[in-house]
Amino acid sequence: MNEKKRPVGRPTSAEAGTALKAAALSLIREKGYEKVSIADIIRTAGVARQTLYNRWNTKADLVLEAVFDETGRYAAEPISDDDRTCRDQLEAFLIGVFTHLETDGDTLRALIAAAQRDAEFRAAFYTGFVLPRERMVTDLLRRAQEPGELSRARDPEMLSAFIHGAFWYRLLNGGSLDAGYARAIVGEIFGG
Amino acid sequence: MNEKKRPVGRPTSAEAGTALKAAALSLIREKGYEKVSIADIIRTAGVARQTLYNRWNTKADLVLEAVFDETGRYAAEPISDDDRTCRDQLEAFLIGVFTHLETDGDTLRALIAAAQRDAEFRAAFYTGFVLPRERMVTDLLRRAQEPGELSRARDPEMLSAFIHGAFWYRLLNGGSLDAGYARAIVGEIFGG
DNA sequence: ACAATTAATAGACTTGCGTCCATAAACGCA
DNA sequence: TGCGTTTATGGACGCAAGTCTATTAATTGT
Repeated sequence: MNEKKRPVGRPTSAEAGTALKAAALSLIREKGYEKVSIADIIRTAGVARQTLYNRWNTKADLVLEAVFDETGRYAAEPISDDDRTCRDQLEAFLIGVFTHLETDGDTLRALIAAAQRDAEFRAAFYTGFVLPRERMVTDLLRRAQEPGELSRARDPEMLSAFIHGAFWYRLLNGGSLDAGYARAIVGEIFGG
Repeated sequence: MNEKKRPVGRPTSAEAGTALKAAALSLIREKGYEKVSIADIIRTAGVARQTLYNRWNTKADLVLEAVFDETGRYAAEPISDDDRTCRDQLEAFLIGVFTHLETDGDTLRALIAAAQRDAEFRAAFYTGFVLPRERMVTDLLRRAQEPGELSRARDPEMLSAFIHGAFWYRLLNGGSLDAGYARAIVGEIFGG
C-alpha cells in the first residue's frame, strides 16, 4: 500500500509546483483571472512553460488545485454545532462563503466559466469542489428535519440546489453576495 | 422621432448580418460552440472577417443576437393562461425551456461562460435575456398569490431566483434537465 | 564511473482571436 | 460625372494558449 518514492529518473520539483500555484493565486487576486496570462505565471514562478504543462492541462486546472490547497480539499467548515439552530448554522455558513468570495468571487466565476469549455474539467470541478459543498448543505437540512426545525415534506436535495443555485445565479449575473442576501435565502427556506 | 435611413455612405449589408447569424447558429448546433471558430463562421457566411467585427465584438455577441432573433427578443411565452393553475403554468413553462435546451443548452452554457469574461457582455446578456425570463416567473408567482395558490408569506423574487438558480446550477454542472426535474422544482415550490 | 530514466529548460511552432490597413464598392449629393 | 462618406474585402499583424523538440540536469541501479 504505502508505495515508496519511485526509484528512477529525475524527481519532479515540488518547489516548482508550489511556486506556480502561489504565483497564480497571487497574480489573479491582484489583476483578476482573465488578465493573468500563462506567461505571467511562469515568469513570476521562475519556471519553464513546459513545467507548468507537465502538471496541469490549463490555467483552470492549476488554479483549481491552488484553491484546493488553500481552502482545504474538502469543504471549508464541517458545520455541526449542536448549540445553534440549523437555521443559524446555515446562515453562518452562507455568510462565511460570501465573505470568502469577496476575495475569490472572480476566481470562482472564472472556474465555472472554464468548466463550460471543458467537460473533463467540469467533472473534476464538480466532484472535487462543488459537490462536497452541496452535500454539506443537504446534510445540514436533513439534520434540521430530525427535530422538526424543517418540515419533513421538504426535499433537502432540492432545497440545497435552490440555495446553491440562487447563489450561483446571483454571482454569475454580477449581483452582490452579502449578508443580507444570505439572510434572505435562509428566510425563504425556513420561513420568514 | 422616426429617423429615416441615413443619407450618406455605403449602406450596411443586411444580408451579410443575416448570413453570419445563420452560419453561427447552424455551425454551433452541429459542432458545439467551442469547436466553431470565427474563421469557420465567416467562411460559411461568405463574408470578410472585418464585416463580422463591424457588427459584433465577439462570437458571444453574435450568437446572443442570433438567439434573440430566433427566440424572440423578449421571452418565449407570455404565460397567462387563466384556465390552468399557476402551478401547471410554471411546470409547462419549465418543461418548455428544458425542451428547448436540448438543442441550445450547449449554447446557453457557452454564453454564460462568455459573460464571466466580459462585464459588458454580462450586462447585455442579463438585461436582454436573463432578466425578462426571470421576471416572467416572478410575475407568475405573484399571480399565484392572489387566489392563495401560493402563500403570501413567500417571496416571489427569491423563489424565482431559486427556480432559475436550480436550473442554471444543474445546467452548468452537466446535469440533465428533463421534465422530471421541472416537476421536482415545481413540487418543492408549491408543495409536493 | 556509467547507463538508463525522467524532469526542467529554452525556444520554435501552430492555431485562434481580435486589430489594423489599404483598396475597392456602394451610396447621397452637387 | 465627380466628391465625400461609409462599408466590404483581403491580408498582415500582435498576442496568448498549448504543443513539440532538442538539450541539459537530477536521480537510481549496476
